[in-house]
Amino acid sequence: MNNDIIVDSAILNIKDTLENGQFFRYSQLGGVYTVRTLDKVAILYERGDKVIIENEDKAYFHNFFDLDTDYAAIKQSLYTLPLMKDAIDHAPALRILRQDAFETVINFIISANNHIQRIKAIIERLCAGGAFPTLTALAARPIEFYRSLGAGYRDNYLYNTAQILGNNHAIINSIRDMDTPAAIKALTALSGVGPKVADCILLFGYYRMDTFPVDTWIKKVYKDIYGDVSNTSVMRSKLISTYGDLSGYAQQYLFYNKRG
DNA sequence: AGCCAGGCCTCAA
DNA sequence: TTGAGGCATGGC
Repeated sequence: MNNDIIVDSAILNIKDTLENGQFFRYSQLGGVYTVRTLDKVAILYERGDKVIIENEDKAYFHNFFDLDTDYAAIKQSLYTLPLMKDAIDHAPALRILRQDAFETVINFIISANNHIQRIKAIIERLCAGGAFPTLTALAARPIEFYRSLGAGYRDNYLYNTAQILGNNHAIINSIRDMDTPAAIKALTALSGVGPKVADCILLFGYYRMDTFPVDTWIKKVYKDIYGDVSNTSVMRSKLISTYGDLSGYAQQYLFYNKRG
């Protein structure tokens, strides 16, 4: 008897779920993926038509990989909406991870105007090969620590946000009880968090599907639908009106399909 | 070599 | 409230 989680590979595709830009703390060697979040580790690989998730916290990773959500129903609802057929067919077993909110705040501050490979490297240095640092630990770090990560001008954002959250640990959880506009307002009060990063935090760190992060790739997608781009907040509103309460899922299918 | 990256901040008007 | 300009770093 062991602690493995075993799911059908038609339900969870490892590569499409981990390498779609929602998550950064993974490594891959010979098709075996190592996932790190908080102080936890999971090993994922395919065996036949199954995916094996070796782990030491079954309940945590069952939730992390969103295994109680019926993606067949979600995909069916989205399938006839603009651009969704190709995007869903490109990654039919992609799932949205239920990530830790604080870790997501830090990671997506780093993500702004950055490349995914470099984002991963910066986060790796932040974690120094071990657990994701706690809020208390980060709040105790001086600015020099953040400069040493090679995060560029984002070092000040990280330092300032660690100070803000360190002085009020309740902020992260209080956002769970807010409606989305209030949550965006609270998040953008943090340093280095603008509208797009706030949407990413809500989608990936709070599993809010009534959000639609608009980045450079989604702007290309928008152009495919409407023929032109416009003001970012206008595009966001139109996209959410198109995809409704499933916007978060739609956004991730579209992002991954466009970026490849 | 120059452009670009899951954009944000500051500062005008 | 909105829009331009600046911005560290590194992959391509």
